[in-house]
Amino acid sequence: MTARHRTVSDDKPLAEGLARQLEQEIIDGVIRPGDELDERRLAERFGVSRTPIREALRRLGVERLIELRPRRSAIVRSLTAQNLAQMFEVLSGLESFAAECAARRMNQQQIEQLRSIHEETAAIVDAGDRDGFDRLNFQFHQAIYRGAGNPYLLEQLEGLRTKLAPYRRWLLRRLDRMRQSHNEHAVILEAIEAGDGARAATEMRRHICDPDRLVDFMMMEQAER
Amino acid sequence: MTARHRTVSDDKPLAEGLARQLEQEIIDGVIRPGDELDERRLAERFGVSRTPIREALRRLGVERLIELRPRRSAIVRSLTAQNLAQMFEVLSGLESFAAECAARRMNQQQIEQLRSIHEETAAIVDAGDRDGFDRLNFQFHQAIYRGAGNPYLLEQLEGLRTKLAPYRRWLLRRLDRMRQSHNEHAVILEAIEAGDGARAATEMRRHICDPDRLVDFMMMEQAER
DNA sequence: AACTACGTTTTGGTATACCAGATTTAATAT
DNA sequence: ATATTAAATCTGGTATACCAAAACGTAGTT
Repeated sequence: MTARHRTVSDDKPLAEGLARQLEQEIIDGVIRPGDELDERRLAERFGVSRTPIREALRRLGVERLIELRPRRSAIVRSLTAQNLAQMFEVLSGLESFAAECAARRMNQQQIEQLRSIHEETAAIVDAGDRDGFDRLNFQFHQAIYRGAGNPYLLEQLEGLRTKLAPYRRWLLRRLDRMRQSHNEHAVILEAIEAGDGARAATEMRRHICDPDRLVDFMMMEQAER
Repeated sequence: MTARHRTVSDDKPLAEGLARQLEQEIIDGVIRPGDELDERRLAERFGVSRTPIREALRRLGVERLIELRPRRSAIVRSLTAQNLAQMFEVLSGLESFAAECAARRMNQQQIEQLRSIHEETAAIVDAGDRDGFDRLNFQFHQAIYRGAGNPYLLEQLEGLRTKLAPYRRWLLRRLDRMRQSHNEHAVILEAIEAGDGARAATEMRRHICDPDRLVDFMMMEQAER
């Protein structure tokens, strides 16, 4: 085939889009754990050359979705319930640490903003607006990240959270945790307002996940299939 | 020049070596924050083509050492004392979390191994063997990572620790903290043996860094120049 | 003299070609 | 029949070439 060069009128790197698409397919199970990702095959399939495919694979490698082996095809990592639970556990560790820092460092204005997000959420919960809740929920957590006053921590958290976002939404829906989540937010907010770092950390960890229960839940899901 | 193709008889990707070399130059200050990293120039300088240079730059981008801008040269990020302190703070958060998990999850055999590493270190400290201390110090922490029973956490920690290793060694030498560090290890070990997660976490955080004092120290260093 | 418009240069994004390590397969010897 | 090895092939690593988007510089206009 005379494979015309793809005119790049987009302002975004091609590789980024490819990475996202592959990511989605991995998450959706179209590409399954253990499957080999052949660069040439993928290039042909997407109608691009190997170069952007390679970049996309590197990104997925960094995100731990695939495993890059020297001189071997990359393979999709097995994303078992256990793996997911482990990632959530790390997230809980970082989030609770952020909450602890935030409790010590947030100024009055930041606290007020956090409270206003929290109070705005109440109406959303009553209305049962799931998308709205997702949005405000994210804002609540992000306000705490920023309040921790550590840009590197913020980066790490946003990265991990983005990676886990699809699973998180799925879990939240299945567990229908909106109301409980909102109540837990209230406790965390209280600890931050009191400047009680230790308690903020503890409550945040409990809020993000009870890893054991999470694993139990996901195991059940797996058994259902 | 007729730039002969580099015969790749190494078993390691070229890009990895390039990344490490550039990393070292950035850390050493040969390449300074704000400097532009032109792919062609670097390729010519190292006598390789642009492709491995690109990969190396991506890696450095992931490591947050440089900033990749679309359609612009990558530039070296400013790595201020504050930045470093922030990374160490995140490290302390993850390490203390690992210590907490380890205290709850390590089995008797793992604890014994940890203790044996600790006791082996005592002689090294007395001998003033800095390299030996670095090695055993790493083993001590790694034993805790593994003891946390969360492979993802282990990955994150090893990655972050590797990234910070050059600075850590520098700091340890300047502060001559060997003996104090060893004593702190003793307290952490004790907490783990007692299964006291909270205390293990607290002591570990204190051990990794007192961020404020760390910043103070690095600010002084900067002022010296 | 200052500002705009256009052309040149620089530089990253992508495509294609080639090389070498790794795997597989087949042939040969025991 | 099995084991060992050598050839074929598959696949990632690297080199080179081309394109388009910025950045830069210059000329022309007001």
